[in-house]
Amino acid sequence: MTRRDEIIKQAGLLFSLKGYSAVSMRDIAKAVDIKAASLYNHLPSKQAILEAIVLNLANTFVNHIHDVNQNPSFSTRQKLSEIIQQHIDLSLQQPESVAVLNTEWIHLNGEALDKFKAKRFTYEQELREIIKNGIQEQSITKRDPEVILFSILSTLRTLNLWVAKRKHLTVEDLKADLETILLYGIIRQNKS
Amino acid sequence: MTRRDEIIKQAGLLFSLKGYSAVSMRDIAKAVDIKAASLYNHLPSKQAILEAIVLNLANTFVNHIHDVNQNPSFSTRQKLSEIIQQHIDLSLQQPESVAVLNTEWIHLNGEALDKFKAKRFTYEQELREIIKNGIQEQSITKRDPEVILFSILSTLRTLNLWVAKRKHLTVEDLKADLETILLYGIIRQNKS
DNA sequence: GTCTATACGGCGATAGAC
DNA sequence: GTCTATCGCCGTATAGAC
Repeated sequence: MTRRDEIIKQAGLLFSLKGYSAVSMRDIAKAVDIKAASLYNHLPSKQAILEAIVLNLANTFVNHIHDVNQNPSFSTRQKLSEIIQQHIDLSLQQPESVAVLNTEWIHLNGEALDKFKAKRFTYEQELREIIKNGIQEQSITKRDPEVILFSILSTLRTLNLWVAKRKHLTVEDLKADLETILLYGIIRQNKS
Repeated sequence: MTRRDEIIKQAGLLFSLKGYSAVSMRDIAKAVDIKAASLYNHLPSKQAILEAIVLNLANTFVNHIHDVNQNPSFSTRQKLSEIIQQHIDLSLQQPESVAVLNTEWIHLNGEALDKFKAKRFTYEQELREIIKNGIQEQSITKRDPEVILFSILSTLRTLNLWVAKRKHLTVEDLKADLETILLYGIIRQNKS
């Protein structure tokens, strides 16, 4: 891990804990045990740190959903399963980056902000397409696609806030339960 | 609406757009068309504004779920329905306050932070109880209660980010679709 | 590549005139 | 109740020695 990577990692942790604006370059410097001025030998600005974190992870998400959606051997059901798995994995492996992606992107400016918004839109488009296809082929219930899209996405995007606490469950059990809940709901049908 | 209320309202809007730390007292003053120093005739500090927004709305949520949970004429299913309705209503009526409650509470300090955390815990406890009762009486599927709790809560808590865009749906249709999706899932069962 | 020193502006908050 | 003026501090970032 290069010095630059170390700085970005520590900054991400601080951003996720206190928010971008509340973290100073002096805070970040202290976390990697150098002086604030020295940070500028590795990065041009505080903004650049945020951009690296947000755009990097946004790319990971977009690339993955694109691959999943393009794979002709996956059913709608399998595509959704893959997407859920990806969110769980990343929320467990890099919860700080996920937190920053979710809530600190507002502090991006100019070109980086545009890039982020484009990525986010692309991601939502891919998932929207999967859902609409599912409705058409009657594997998904005929409800408003936007409500389905954001209902699921809301849960997946905020996994980072609580999955770490799930100590009593294995990752496999967590995945199984979450998938069941998201796809089949929570009400136990007692049809005769 | 008193001057104090006006200040809090405008501050809430700014906090929801840029985040607490990125909004200055000068920004808030400009929004209500006075000078920053004049704000202190109505409020003791910037912190106090955040406290007013967060604790007020947290109380609204907690009081409501407590009433719902205590009402003996409600089934588990009806309780969940009431809670979903409450989240939709508040997300539509005061989306800025909901946004601040969701994401800016980290910037509370001392006693106010403790109060908020206690309220949030109480809210989650009430919902947890409803879910556990539902599982026991077999109206809710036997899955991990924590996964059910946070899966639903994640969607409800982030309604404010997208419900305003749902121009093509009436509130009633939105509620019906969201309830179906959360409670019965999205997969269309084709049992024979 | 890290340091010290520093520039320059904005921050929350207060004092006191009107 | 709003204003002007101001305090002391901290923000990002740069210059230049080592």
